[in-house]
This record gives sequence, structure tokens and C-alpha cells, in this order.
Amino acid sequence: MTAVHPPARSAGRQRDAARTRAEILKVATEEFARQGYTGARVDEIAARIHTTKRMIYYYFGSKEQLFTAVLEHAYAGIRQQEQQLDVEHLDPAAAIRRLAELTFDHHEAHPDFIRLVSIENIHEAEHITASETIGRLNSPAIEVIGRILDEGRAQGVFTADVDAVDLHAMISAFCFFRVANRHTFGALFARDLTAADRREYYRTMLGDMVLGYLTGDHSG
Amino acid sequence: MTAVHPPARSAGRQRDAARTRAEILKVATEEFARQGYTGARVDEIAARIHTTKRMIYYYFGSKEQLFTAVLEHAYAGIRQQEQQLDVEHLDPAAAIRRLAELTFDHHEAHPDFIRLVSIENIHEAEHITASETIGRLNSPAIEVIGRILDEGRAQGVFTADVDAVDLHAMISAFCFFRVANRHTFGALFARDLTAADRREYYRTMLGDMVLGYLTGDHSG
DNA sequence: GCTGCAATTAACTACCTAGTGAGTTAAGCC
DNA sequence: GGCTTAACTCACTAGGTAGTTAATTGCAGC
Repeated sequence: MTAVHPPARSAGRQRDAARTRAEILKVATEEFARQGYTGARVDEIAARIHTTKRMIYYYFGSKEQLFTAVLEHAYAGIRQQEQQLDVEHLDPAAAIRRLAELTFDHHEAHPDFIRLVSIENIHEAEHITASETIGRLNSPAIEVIGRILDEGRAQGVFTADVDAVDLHAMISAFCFFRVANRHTFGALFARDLTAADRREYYRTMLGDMVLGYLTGDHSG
Repeated sequence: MTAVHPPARSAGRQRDAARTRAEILKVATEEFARQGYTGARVDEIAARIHTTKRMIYYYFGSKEQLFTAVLEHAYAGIRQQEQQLDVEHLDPAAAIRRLAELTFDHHEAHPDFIRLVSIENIHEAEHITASETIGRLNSPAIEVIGRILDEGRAQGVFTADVDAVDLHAMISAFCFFRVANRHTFGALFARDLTAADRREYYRTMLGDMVLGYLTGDHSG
């Protein structure tokens, strides 16, 4: 908490541990998201924020630990956003649709997060698994979905045999695929899943899909 | 000379261009799927089939071209399998469910393909885009879905405003996510999306979801 | 059995890359 | 001002890494 930052000195950066650490984390997030874990270069991260590679090892210990810190930070951001979910004042169908749309918007707004998750899956979630903090965070979204499902079933509008985690998977699958696989899908089928003028269409499609499932006929 | 080496004509593998090329492609597929494009090692691919790195450059020119060849080969395999789709003798609802289930089964049976597609998306589909052959292959699945949709609408059972490509995206999203993201999803929500004893449940869920969407109420 | 060429081998190059050893400088404290 | 230490810099290592040069060998056609 430096009250006054004197103007930058000619040689070397100002000494500000918190800022340096935060900058490393931010640029590392971009680099890992862009290049993948193996493709990211520690030197490049250092160069982009005008520090040295040595500082990265000073603060994070290793490339692996840096990547783990990046993932932890990214997931913490998501969970924080989920805390602000406010859909339970709606009727169950509207609440689920709204929640799905918020997931949809979130994925679209954070493509780098999507890339990080894809990359972490290529590595079979080894960093997340090793992380102390990520697993402990429980997901507000799951709890919200659980309560909406209970209410919807109590009212008799939801007929599907599904729990909150699997419904979350269904919603995430649609939102994630649309962003993560847009490049290959676009190349193969000549359709841009993230085109601005189709955005509302897909948002509605998602809600219709989830509600179609929850309220549909399940006799076979 | 090499009295110590009893079998084989002492030094070197047998000369068989087709076999060598095929082996390179097969092992390269595994390596790229496991390690990602940047993480894969040309030396390692060569070592695993007891040839030299030079042969890889002899047959494929560069690491990038090798990866492109791997993608081309993988996609060709898929399209070939799609040729054998035989669902149009069923009524539209059953046909769509069956087709979705075949996609589901295919994704589950080919996790390495899923990984390759994830990896190629990290690279923004640059290799697929550069490929001469992949784009030309048109997708039998899209055409089959298109005909089923037409028939379903003609019969009045399908009400959703969707075309074949977007419906294919919906089905793929569910199947792809379940395999591709199973590691992070499992670590975060303690649920194994690919557990054998939940397989039928998810298969049914997919069909219910797609048919719930196609036959559901779309008034909002 | 010789010859031309495709297939294969081995030994390189030139650069990259994660990680480190060890010293230097600024800031807070007395 | 002098001391302490966190924050920072610089130069280095040791092993990897894609790609190459050039020589060799087996096989098909003659």
C-alpha cells in the first residue's frame, strides 16, 4: 500500500512484490491459454512484463507450479462470479433458462478460461488434482441448480430423472463446445458457432434444449 | 560380424516403405494425442518404432506436416465410419436417437481422436484449414440428419427450428464434452462422466435431450 | 552380377529452454 | 547514516529439440 509511487527510476522496475506477482500471473494466464502448457515459454512471460525469468522462479518455483497457480486463479474467478447468481426468485423453468444463459454468456466472455480447461484436460487434470485449493472450492452453481430442480419437481413441471451435477454437465457441454471447438467445427462445417448474429439463436437453443429435456416425455 | 545378434539380418529393419510410413502415422497419432502438438517429440516417435527421426522427415517433411497427416488420417477414419450410418429405416424420432447414440459410442471408443480435436482447436484449426483434403470431405452424418429432420417435420413430430449442422453441434457437444472434459469435471465435481455403470444413463440422457428439444414446446 | 534408386542409418548443427548460482539494489527500521 | 532483507538482475548450465548432411544398403529391373 504505497501511498505515493515516485516516478519510475531509469534502471530496473519499481520494487512492488504484489504487482510483480500479479503481472506474472496475468501474462502467464495469457501465454498458457494461447500456447498450451508445453508451448508456453517462461522466458516469453518474463519478457512481456519486463522482468526476468528468475523472478518467476522466485515467486512460483517452477513452470508447473506457475501453471497450477494460473488454474487456481482462473477457477477462483469463476466461483466468485457464480456466487452472484440470482435466479431463484424466478419460477423453475425461467430460473433454469436464466442460469443456462448466464453460463452461456460466461463461456463466451472468457475464451481463455475455456482454453485453459481444454489444456488441463489434455494433461488429464493433473495440476488441478495436485492443487490444494481448487478441489476445496465447492460450486455455488451446483447448489443453485439443485434447489431449482427440487422446486421444479415439487411443482410437477420437471419430469426428468437428473441431478444437479449432470444437468450442469449438460449445460456446460453445450456452452463449452461452442467456444472450445469453434475452430474445427467452423473449418469442417462452414458454420461459425460464435458469430455475433447467431448468438441469440444459440442462447435460445440452449434454453429450449435444457427445458425440453427437463419437461419432456421420458417414456423412451 | 554380429554373431551376437542371432535373428534378423543383423542391422536395420526390413525395407518396407508402406509399413514404415503407416507405423510412423500410427505412433505419431498416439504421441500427438498424448502430449499435444508442442509436447510431442519427433525423436520419441522414431524411437518407439525403431526407426530414425530422419525417416519421419523423409516421409512427412516436417513436424507440422506430420501432425496434419495425422489429423487427415483421423478424420478420414471418422467419415468412413459415418458412411455406414443406417438409421433412415427408423421413424424420425428413433432415427435421431439412434444416430445420437452412434455418435456417443464413437466418441467413447475414440478418446485419442477427441484429444487430437481438442489440441487442434488450441491451435485454432490451423492445420485442418491448411489441409487440402479434410475440408473437401463432406460429412455423411450431416446429410443423414438433414433427411431425418425433413421427414420429422413433414410428419409433424419435430417442431424445433433447427438445421442439420446445428443439431449435429448439439449432439457432438454432449458427446465430446463427456469424454474431453472428464478429467477436470471429475476432479471438480467428483463425478466420472465415463464410468461404465453410468454409460447407459448418459446415452439415454442424450437421446432424451435431443428429442426433448426437437419435439418440445418452443413458445418461450 | 550389376546398376540405379528408394529406403535407411548415423552423425551432426544450431538453437532453444527450464532452471540456477551468486551477486546487487532499494526500502524499511533503528 | 548504517543494517537487514526482500526484491531484483545477470550470466550461466546442462540437456533437450527440430531439422540436415551425407553416406550406406538392400532390392528391382536388366
